[in-house]
Amino acid sequence: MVAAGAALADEVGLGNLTMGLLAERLGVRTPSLYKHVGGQEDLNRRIAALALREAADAIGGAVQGYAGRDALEAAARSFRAFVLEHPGRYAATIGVEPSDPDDPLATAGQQLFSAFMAVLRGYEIAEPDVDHALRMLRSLFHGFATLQSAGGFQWSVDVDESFEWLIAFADRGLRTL
Amino acid sequence: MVAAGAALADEVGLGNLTMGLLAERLGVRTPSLYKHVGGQEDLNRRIAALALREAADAIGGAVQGYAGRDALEAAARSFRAFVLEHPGRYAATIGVEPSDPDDPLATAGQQLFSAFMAVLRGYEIAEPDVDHALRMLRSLFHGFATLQSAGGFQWSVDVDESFEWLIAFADRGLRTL
DNA sequence: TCCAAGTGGCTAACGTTCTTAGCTTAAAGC
DNA sequence: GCTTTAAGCTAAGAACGTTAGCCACTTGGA
Repeated sequence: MVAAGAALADEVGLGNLTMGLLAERLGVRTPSLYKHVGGQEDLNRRIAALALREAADAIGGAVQGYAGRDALEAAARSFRAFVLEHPGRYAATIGVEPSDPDDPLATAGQQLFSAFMAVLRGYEIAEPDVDHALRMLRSLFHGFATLQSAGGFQWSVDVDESFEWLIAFADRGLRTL
Repeated sequence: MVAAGAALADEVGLGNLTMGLLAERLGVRTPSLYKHVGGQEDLNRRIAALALREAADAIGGAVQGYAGRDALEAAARSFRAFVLEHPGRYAATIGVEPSDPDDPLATAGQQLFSAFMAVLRGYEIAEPDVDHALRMLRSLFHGFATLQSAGGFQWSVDVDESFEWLIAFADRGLRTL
């Protein structure tokens, strides 16, 4: 049922994902949903956890066997592909914070964290720079993917080309720390 | 009245900005708002346009008289300061698209565009790279600011330090194209 | 085999929020 | 001085989230 919610969010946009719509999709009356989730906020959290797990799997898988620039490319491309294919799911992850450290959300976030950390291991980065580099990569890819997904790149230059340029830029920067 | 809405959004968060709350703040009954605004979506668009204009002014002003790395630093810091001081306003800008080219939203976006473009002129960037570099800066700063504003940077490393690191990273990259 | 508990559905109902319709009053313009 | 417009109001309705309370079906143990 969380999966159905996530799929629906991808189709209609997270903002248009309503309890009634999800119930209809499942062939059920709205109040029945409350037997499975605590409410809209809970549903959002579960979708976010699912999305983070899926993203971590996708990126972790894509990176397997690569290092350095190849790993960075694989991670970046699979991340962007995930966000563009699953804009609703991904939107659900923005702004949610795990409550407990046992929260599935925290675990999933940690997985994604590790996937990007693995990419950084392919570069020779001094210990104090690692955290900053991680935040840089996250900001860069998150920013690009969400801006594109929101239609934020207006003018004509090819967006795919910009993304490849971006990867090259990050790679060069990371190699010359 | 749009200003009041923007201020309220900054206080309570864009998601909690309700027509009733805004009316109360203005000492007026809810339906009266519809004499000034087309509805919630229209209000959101106007807040977004205001925010873009303000951000462009702030960044444009901060950059005045600087070039190269100094300009980049000034732009980056004032951009982030704006987002952190006005999280509600800024959130309103995400995902809105101008309808007409005459849309105030388009004009304001163009202003912000120009402010960042001015920063890039301080670097010697080959013509075909300029657009990509602009998108890179936008992704980087937008990503960082929104992630921080959403509480997305969990662990302990100092966020301000990361941001300065980020600026240095971008500067180095732009100087060695 | 029977029955007790749990699971998952339902209808009814309420509160909040956005929005529209239609009325009224006060200022501004001819 | 009359008329138009701007800006407020009440009343009302639709959509959505949510809770309460009821019922049927499965399932696991006595």
